[in-house]
Amino acid sequence: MSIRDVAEQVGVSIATVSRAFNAPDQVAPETRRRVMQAATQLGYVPNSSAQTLRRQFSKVLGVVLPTLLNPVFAECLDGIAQMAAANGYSIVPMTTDYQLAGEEAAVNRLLAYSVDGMILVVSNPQTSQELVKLQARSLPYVLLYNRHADHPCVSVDCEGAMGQLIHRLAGMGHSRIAMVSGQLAASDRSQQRYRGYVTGMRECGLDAYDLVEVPFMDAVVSRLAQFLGAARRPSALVCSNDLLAIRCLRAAHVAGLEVPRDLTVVGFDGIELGRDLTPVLSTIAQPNREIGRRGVQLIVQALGKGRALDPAASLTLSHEFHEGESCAPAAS
Amino acid sequence: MSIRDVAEQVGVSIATVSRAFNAPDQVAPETRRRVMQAATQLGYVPNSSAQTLRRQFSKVLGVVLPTLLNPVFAECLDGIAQMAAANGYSIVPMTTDYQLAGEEAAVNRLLAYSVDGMILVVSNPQTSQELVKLQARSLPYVLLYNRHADHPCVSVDCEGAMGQLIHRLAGMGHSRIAMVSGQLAASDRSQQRYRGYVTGMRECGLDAYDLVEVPFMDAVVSRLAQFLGAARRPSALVCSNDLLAIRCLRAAHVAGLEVPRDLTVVGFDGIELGRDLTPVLSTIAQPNREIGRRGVQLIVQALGKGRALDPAASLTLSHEFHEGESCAPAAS
DNA sequence: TTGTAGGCGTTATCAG
DNA sequence: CTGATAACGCCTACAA
Repeated sequence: MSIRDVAEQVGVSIATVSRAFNAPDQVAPETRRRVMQAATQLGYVPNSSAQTLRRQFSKVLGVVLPTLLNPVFAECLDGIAQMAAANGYSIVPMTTDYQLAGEEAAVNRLLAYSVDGMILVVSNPQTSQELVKLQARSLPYVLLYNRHADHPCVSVDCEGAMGQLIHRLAGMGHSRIAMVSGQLAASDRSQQRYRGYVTGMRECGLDAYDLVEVPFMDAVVSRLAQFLGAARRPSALVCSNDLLAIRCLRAAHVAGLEVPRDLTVVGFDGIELGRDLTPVLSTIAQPNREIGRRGVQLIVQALGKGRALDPAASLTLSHEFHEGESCAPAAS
Repeated sequence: MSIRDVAEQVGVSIATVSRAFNAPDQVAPETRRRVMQAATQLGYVPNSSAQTLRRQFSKVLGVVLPTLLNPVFAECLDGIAQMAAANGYSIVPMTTDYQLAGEEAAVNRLLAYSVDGMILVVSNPQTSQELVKLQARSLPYVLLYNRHADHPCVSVDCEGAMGQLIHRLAGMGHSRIAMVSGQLAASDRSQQRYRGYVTGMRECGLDAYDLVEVPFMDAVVSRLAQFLGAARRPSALVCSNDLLAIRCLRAAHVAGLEVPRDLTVVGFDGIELGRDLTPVLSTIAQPNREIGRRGVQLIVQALGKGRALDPAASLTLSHEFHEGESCAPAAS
């Protein structure tokens, strides 16, 4: 079912068929009509491997994300898909499961696919070998959520945001504020948020708790419930992401605490689901779809001009504190 | 950065380079070593467009899903990804947003990519033009969640499951049981679940409510809260999916009802998040990852033998009622 | 307006 | 064990 079959069926050369698709105005209306008809009748679809080989671009953008099980990334991908479609690009999303090996596999596969550009969320921009690989080929790429001076990034100032949050909670009378995060090593975002926590606590003259690091999502509730049952438990929990915050809500319940009366819980990300929970999840909301859209925009724009993308093109989008219902002044 | 560059660098023919990758034992150990070294040094990655063109397969499976914003599909995709990787296949997921146009676009694009097989969740297998397109090419495909006698499917008997659920609720003393669903036309699953509801109600000698159809996720909570505030409100709500059920939980709260004391809510899907909510979401759980895995297995197996996939190969996996905490006997 | 032909990067066949 | 070469399906000068 190649261009040949169509050409034969219509009784024209393959060049004419090709033109009917790619330069319709260069072919006689009647011929074009017959070509298109034969094409639909035969179910002909131009083979994009052949196209990519011949043209030297694919109109495909690769997307590398940690996981789609976290709605943050699903929402972001939604934004990416929108903006990509609007610009005539397809996307090929790949998932790393927060593994370095996954990042390498994804990037390599995407390179093999001859994607025109790449949008990625990596675990550590600083040390990522994949990024140098992209640079070496001067393949346009942009990082999402990650923040690093040497790479083009679209992100939110999460360190600052977390600092502000601590100030806000302190202002509400909280002094025993603990932070919960996933595996710190797997995400520079978590690290930045943690830094913001530490800094914020210091600025407020409060003692920072040891970070509560919960590597595996499954054991997390019991682990947290135990923490909340201990003496000198915190009066507020800030979480490095919303999914974790939701688990904290559950853990509080398991530990016999009522949110927000006995415990304030604040997440980070602003996933849509959080707005429909009870209590409505308080969170530092990032514009996830917008992050995706702007990432695509940058790439498309770089593709339009020459090559590569300047780190100076990085964007810091603004976050927003969603008050929610899981947040209240400290009991006095 | 093609095979030529590597060949040149090493001083061998491109054939040898190709062999070093595809038939390592047909090339002298020393030569192979040099080739591989040059390859990594130059950052050479075999171009899969060229490979796909030359071989007549791509080792890629296309995946067509309604959305990734619903964790059901994200979890399923996770299973697909696992099993695909285990069998040496890549996947290219595409999203339709529950639109027919989206299904067509996705299928066409995947065909253009020369995927070896396709795994899809469509809105209506009965009338889908895309499926006949696949059949016409005898491209192996399998439907997930959909159920239809003429197509190979991996699914759960959701009509039966919903019927059982009604019986169970009736057994708990509920008689005013209403059903909530998204846009019915967009999903044969919802239709089947609704049929199960109607049948179940009839069997139990109960009056079925008019279906509460909430097309748009955003207005859903207020819409539902209003419904729950009306006279002769139901004592139990069964939902066509978990995401909706979560909104029902919220709506109940907004309407001043306490779950499960004043209202029982049961979802459908068994998304993982439901287990960490308060109240823990009662639901008819489907083995989402397993559905994905088995779908891939069927395709791979079909690919192994000749072609196509017999509808008789369809699998009905078993569901499981998760009791949760959002479910209680009717107040008497 | 249409046709011819070269080549995109690979693999596989056939010689050597 | 290695090399030369013909496709794979398509696009695009260049001719006609």
